[in-house]
Order: sequence, then structure tokens, then C-alpha cells
Amino acid sequence: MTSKAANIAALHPARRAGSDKQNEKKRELALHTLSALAEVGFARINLRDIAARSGVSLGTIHYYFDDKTELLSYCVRLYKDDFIGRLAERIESASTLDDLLEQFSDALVRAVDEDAHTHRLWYDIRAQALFDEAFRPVVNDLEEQLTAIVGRFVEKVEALGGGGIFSPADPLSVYLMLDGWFRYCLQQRVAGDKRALTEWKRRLASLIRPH
Amino acid sequence: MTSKAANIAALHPARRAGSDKQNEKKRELALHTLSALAEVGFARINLRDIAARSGVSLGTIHYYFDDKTELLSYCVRLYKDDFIGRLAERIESASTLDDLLEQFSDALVRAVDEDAHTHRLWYDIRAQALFDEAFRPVVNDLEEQLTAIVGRFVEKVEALGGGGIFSPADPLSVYLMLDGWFRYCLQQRVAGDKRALTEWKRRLASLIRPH
Amino acid sequence: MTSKAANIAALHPARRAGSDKQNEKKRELALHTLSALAEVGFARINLRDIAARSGVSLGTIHYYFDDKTELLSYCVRLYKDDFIGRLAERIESASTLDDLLEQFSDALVRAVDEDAHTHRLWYDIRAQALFDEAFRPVVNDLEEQLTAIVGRFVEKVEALGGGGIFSPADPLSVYLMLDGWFRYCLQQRVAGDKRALTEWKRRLASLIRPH
Amino acid sequence: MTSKAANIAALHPARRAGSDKQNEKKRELALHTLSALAEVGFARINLRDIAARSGVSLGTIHYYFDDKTELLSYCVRLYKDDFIGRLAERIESASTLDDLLEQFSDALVRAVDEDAHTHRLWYDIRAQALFDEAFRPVVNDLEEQLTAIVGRFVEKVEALGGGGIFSPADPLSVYLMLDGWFRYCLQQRVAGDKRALTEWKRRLASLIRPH
DNA sequence: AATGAATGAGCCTTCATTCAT
DNA sequence: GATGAATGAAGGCTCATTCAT
Repeated sequence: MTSKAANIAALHPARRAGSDKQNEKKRELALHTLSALAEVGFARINLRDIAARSGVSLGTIHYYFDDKTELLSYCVRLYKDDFIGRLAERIESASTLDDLLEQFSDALVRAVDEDAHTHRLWYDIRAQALFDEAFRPVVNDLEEQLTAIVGRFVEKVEALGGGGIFSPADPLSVYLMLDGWFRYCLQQRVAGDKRALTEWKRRLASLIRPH
Repeated sequence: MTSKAANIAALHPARRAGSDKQNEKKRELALHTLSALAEVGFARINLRDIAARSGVSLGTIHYYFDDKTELLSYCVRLYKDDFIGRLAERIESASTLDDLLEQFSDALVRAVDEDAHTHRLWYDIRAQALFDEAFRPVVNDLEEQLTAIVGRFVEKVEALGGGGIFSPADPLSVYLMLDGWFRYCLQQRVAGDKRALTEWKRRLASLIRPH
Repeated sequence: MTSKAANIAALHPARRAGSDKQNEKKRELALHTLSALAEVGFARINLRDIAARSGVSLGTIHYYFDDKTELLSYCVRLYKDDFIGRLAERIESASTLDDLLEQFSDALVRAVDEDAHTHRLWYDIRAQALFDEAFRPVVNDLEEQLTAIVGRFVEKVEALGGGGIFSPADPLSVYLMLDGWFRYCLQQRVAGDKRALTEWKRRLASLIRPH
Repeated sequence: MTSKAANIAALHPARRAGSDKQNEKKRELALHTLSALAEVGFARINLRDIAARSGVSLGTIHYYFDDKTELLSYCVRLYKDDFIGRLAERIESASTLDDLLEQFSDALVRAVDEDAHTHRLWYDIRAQALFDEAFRPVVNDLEEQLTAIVGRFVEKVEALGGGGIFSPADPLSVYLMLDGWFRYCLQQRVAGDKRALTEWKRRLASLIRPH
């Protein structure tokens, strides 16, 4: 951290990482933002709506977040962290191959089915990152975490005697494939078609445990 | 067609499907738009810039396209059609397994390497379609075509005695996997990192022709 | 007519008053314009729509009319002349007081009831004339004609032995009163309420023939 | 009211009915708008000019008024309310027939003579209302008020022993007649001709106090 | 810590008009 | 006589951001 940055942080308490109260407020604002975001997407979100939903004034948003990009990145990290965290829990808690498979598969399918609107954000911000550098750190970071968690899953599958086409040596490919299906099912789901989702669920089983 | 109806159509030529001259102009405008789009993406494109780049006035854009969405959809279809067309040619022209593999793989890798900026659009519009219905038809249509062309590739691989993990019975999975890698490499490429691309090229070979 | 104006007229045949073919075309265009106008009003009319409805190109409109104002004034004159003409016919053809009253009253009431949309134009252009000089000649001219026709009606009422509160010596007041009611009924009619119209019809009778 | 709802209202103060400061500002903006409107009329007014005249930015206009229509309706109501209010005062304050007549007549004549430009708005918006629903509530409301005030005048005339052709039982007809003359005089006045106005003044007297 | 007020650049879209053919 | 193409000024509206309090 440069000395200038340090000074700015010192002057502007909301910037200080350690203040729990500020962070709590940031979290709260971000949660309201996520609910707005899930409805209209990045392209149409505006700070005034967010402020109204959060029950604060427009100025307050800028008091806690430097600009729109910072708020948005914060939001995506928040929800994706949460998603990854819950995925990890499920994986670790499973003790049989069947259970592991069920937990993992169920988590993905339910995410598409029930939280489709929120998960759209991931694909939205990932597309933005192709154009806007500011979004790249979040995307790269989260994508690494996703690859890691998928890797952990494949490892455990093998450890529990499972197999299939997934190679523990190549978690990236596994992640990319899963993410591809996830997004495809999401797309169909948003348009009102659940068949792809059903099909994917079937395949998830057969891929891991080829008959 | 009554003479009145004919005149109405004539009044706004962009609406008439058959006129070569107008279509030529639409194409030309779309090509300029694509170049702008490749630089800044959907989120930041604006019609004034497009008009300036195309060397026409703002009004002219609206003379040929009803609104921004229509122009943008037209553009994506144009470039993706072109990409698919060239991919199809390469696949059909190959007569040996090695050649087929080389052609296909080369087309994908070069697209990422050389036309990264343009190909970002595909992921951008696909994300938009998750929020905006207007973009869904184009996305669904193109995605079907992409799945079909991938299916054709896999078929031909098998016909020429190849194999690997790709199943001709499931072109969708193959497409999703390829698209996943494509996007991932694109992302790294745009950020200045070509390693993922090199790695993918290696894998493309080994996946089709397992050691 | 100045010599310059004469020359312009000579050079531009559509300007020549005597050309029947041109006038026929102007009339035709104006009739289409009136139908468009009746639907959307002056404030929202645009030449492209008019051209489309008329089955001609945009350029053609400007070939026959110098600018939008000229076209619009021409239209109002056309339809109001027609209205006044038919009113005059009815008045002249009546031979008894009852008939005269019935004819006159019926003409007004039906105009409001059946041609409300077209008659709105009159009040629209009259309001415009308060701001835009270009419209004043048409409005003044038509208003004089309307006063005259109303005067003729009142005269004939008296000649046939009628009376009431209307004084033949003051056609302007009579016209203003009738026009006031006409407009008021039109307003209610357009909003879907016919009660004012019914009431007016009743009063028209009683005013002329007080019990 | 929950604190959230309170905050939403607070966010956009223009929406809150009770805030004096905001209402003061709205009034101020509306007054500037009226002066612009009086010059050019509805058809040619634009928000940028209004902002410039008001000495505020374009954004500020939209901060206080949702859209152009809301601003315009607000303006018409403001000025017409004012006109009606002053008319009512004059009527109520008069204690003799002569005074009543003088007050009323003078108010109308001076309005035409001195505030012609502003009063044009009434006829303009009334014409707009024939085409655009959004303006109907204001127009109907004001017209009811005008009829009521005219009714009050006629009542008082009778109470003070006056008479003439005006019937207290039919305030609508009286209003329509007065409004008809008002508009006619306005029209002539705007075109530079005051004769109609003089004539009207003369008649106002004789109508109420027939020779 | 929070907010209300104000900003102004920027965007999409409309439309009368011009002109070469 | 008629048209298709192109224009460009103008307009309404949105929105992130700033700042005094």
C-alpha cells in the first residue's frame, strides 16, 4: 500500500478494512443491490433504485462505495463466495460416493432451478470482464476458486472409489464443462424451459458413475 | 401485393427483405458496428460513434435499422454466421483425420488468438439474453447452429476412424465443453495471457486422438 | 403577384393554381392526411406516416406541398369547407321552421357524435394559430364563414317565424355560443361521455323555440 | 409508515406532497416555465429552454418533475388556479350590482388585454386534451371550477337585483358563452386587433343590464 | 454518518427537409 | 413527376457523481 493510499484510508473510515460496523453496512447495501441486480441485470441497474430498495439515500451509496463498479464487484464476490462456501460444505460433509454425488449434483441443479436470476450475474460480470479490466480480478479470483472446488470434488470422487470420465489431473476441464452446462441450463430455465436441466441432472449421474 | 402495400414497403427499404442495395448498405453499417463493438462491447457502444466510424450521419443508422437492438442483433448474427460458415467449410474440405483435426483446431485457436476482440461479443450478447428477451432468438438460433456444426465435426471424426472421449451421440456436451474452453482462453488472451490457449491446442489434439 | 412569384409558379407547375391534375393529387394527399390527423392530432402527426398511408414516398409530399404547415392548413380548410358546405345545403333546403331546426341541430350533433376525431382538428389548429401566425389566415377565414353560416341560419329562423334568444343582429355571439357547446360536447364525447351531447340537443330546440 | 417507505419518499422529494421547500422550488420552476410557455406555446416548448430560463440544469427539471407532461399540467393548473382565485375574490368583494359587474368584466377584459400570451395556454392545453388523455384531468377539473365561479357570479347578479339573459340555472351555458368570447377576443388581440375586446366589454354590460 | 439537491454529459430516437437521379 | 437516400438538428430522458450541510 502506498503512503498516499494509506492516508486516504485513514481519512475515510469506510475504507478501513477493520471497521466492523462499516463492513456490516456495506454487506447490507450489497444484499439489497443483489436483489435488485437479480431482477434487472447489470445493464439496467441504477444506483437510485438500489438506494430506494436499501432504504437509504443516493449519497449514502457513494459514502460506502467509491463508484458503481466497486459496488457491483463487491456484490458478485459476496454471492459467489456464498455459493462456493455452501458447495464446499456439502462436498466435505459427504461420506459415501452416492451421497457426494447427490449433494454436489443437487446443489448445482437447485442453484439453476431456484436462484437462476441471481446466478445470471455471474455470466453477466464475466462478459463485462472481457471488456472492462476493473472486473477481471473478481472474475479470475472466483474462477480459480470454482476450479479448486471442482478439483476437490473430483479428488473425493476418486478417493471414494468413483471414476468416470473426469480426471482429477484436469480440474479446469471439468470446471469448464460443468460451467458450460450450468450456463446452458440457466439460459433455458430463464426462458421457461426446464428440460435441459432435467437432462443435465441425469447426465451428472451417468458421467460420474458410468454404468 | 397491392400497389399501396408495395409503396409502403418501398418507403422504408430496410424493411424489404429482397433489395440487394439496401442489404449491402446494412451489411456495411453492420461491419463498421462490429469493429466498434469489438473494441468497447455492448455496454459501452453508442450509435453516435458507430455513425462516425461508418462515415454516415446518426439519422442514417436509424434509416436502416429500427433501433439499437435491431442493429446489434443483426451484427452478432452476421459475424457468427460468418464464423460458422468458415468452420463448416474447413470441416467439409478435410479428407483425412489429421487434416480434419488440424483444420478444426486451427480455426478455433486462431479465432481466439486473432479475433479475440470480436468474439467477445458472443459472450456479451449471450449474457444480455439472460436478462433481455429481445436477444434470445439470436442466441438460441446461433447456439443451435454451433451445436450442429460441432455434431458434424464429431461425426466426421468417427467416420474417419478417430474417437476419443467425444461422443457423436451427444453434440451438445461437446459444444458446451469446446465453448467453455474457447471462452476461457479468450478471457486469458484478452488479459494478455496466451498460456491457456497453448494448453487448449495441445488438449484438442489429445482429446481426439488419445495417445 | 410579383414577377418573381410568377416565375416561380411558372417553373414549378405544382404551384400553378390552374392545373387540375396537380390539384387532384393535392386533394388526394390531403384526404389521406386528414385520416391520419384525425387519429393522432397535429402534435403527433409526421410526414412519414402520411406518406405511407397515402401510398407515396416521402419526397412526393414535399413535391406537392412546400412544407408541413402548408399541408396542414390545406387539410383543415378542406374538411371545414366541406363541413360548412353541407351545413349550408341543409339550411337552404329546409322550408319549415321545424325542418330547419331539425336539419341544423342534426348536422351539429352528428358531427360531434360521428366525426369527433376529425373535428378535433379545428380546435387544435385554432390553438396553434394563437402562437403561430402561419395558421391565422385559415382560422380567421373559416371563422368568418362559420359566423356567416350561423347568421344565415338565424335569419332564416326569423323569416320562418321562429325566435328565441338568438338575435339575427349578432351572429358572432350565436356562433361563439354554438361553437362553445360544440367543443364542450366534443371533449366529453372523446372521453366517452355522451351526456353533454344529449343535453345540448335538448337545449338547441328549446333555445330556438322557447316553450 | 415503515422507515423504509419513509426513506423511499425522502429519496425523491418531489414525490412527497408535504415538503414546503420542494413545493416552493416546483412553483418557481413552474413560473419560469409559464413565462416560456406564454411565448412559444406547448407545441414549441422544450425542456432545455425552460432549464436555461430557470437558471438550473436540465437534470434539475427532471429532479422535480417526472416528465414533460407532469410539468406542463402543473403549470396550467398553477396559472389557472391563480386566475380563478383572483376572479373569486373580486366577485366576493363586490357589494353592489355595478361594482360586481365592473369587477368581473374588468377582470376578464384585462386578462385578455394584458395577459393574452399566458392565457393562450388554456386553449392550447384544452386542444391537446382532445388527443392526449394525460391532459384531460387538469382540463376537466379547471373547467368545472370555471363553471362554478361563473355560476357564483350569476347567482350574485340575481341576488343583487340584476338579470339579463343569463340564467342562474344554467351556469354551463354562461361559462361556454363567456369562454367563447374570451377566446375570440384573445385571438384578435394576439393578432393585434383590439376591436373585438372593446365590443365584448360593451356587451358584457348590456347583457347583464339590458337597457 | 448521512443526505438532499443539483448537475451535465451522454444516449436514443424522431422528423422535416434536401437533393441527385 | 416521383422517389430513395441521407441528413443533422433537436428533443426527452437517464444516471453516476459531486458537494454543502
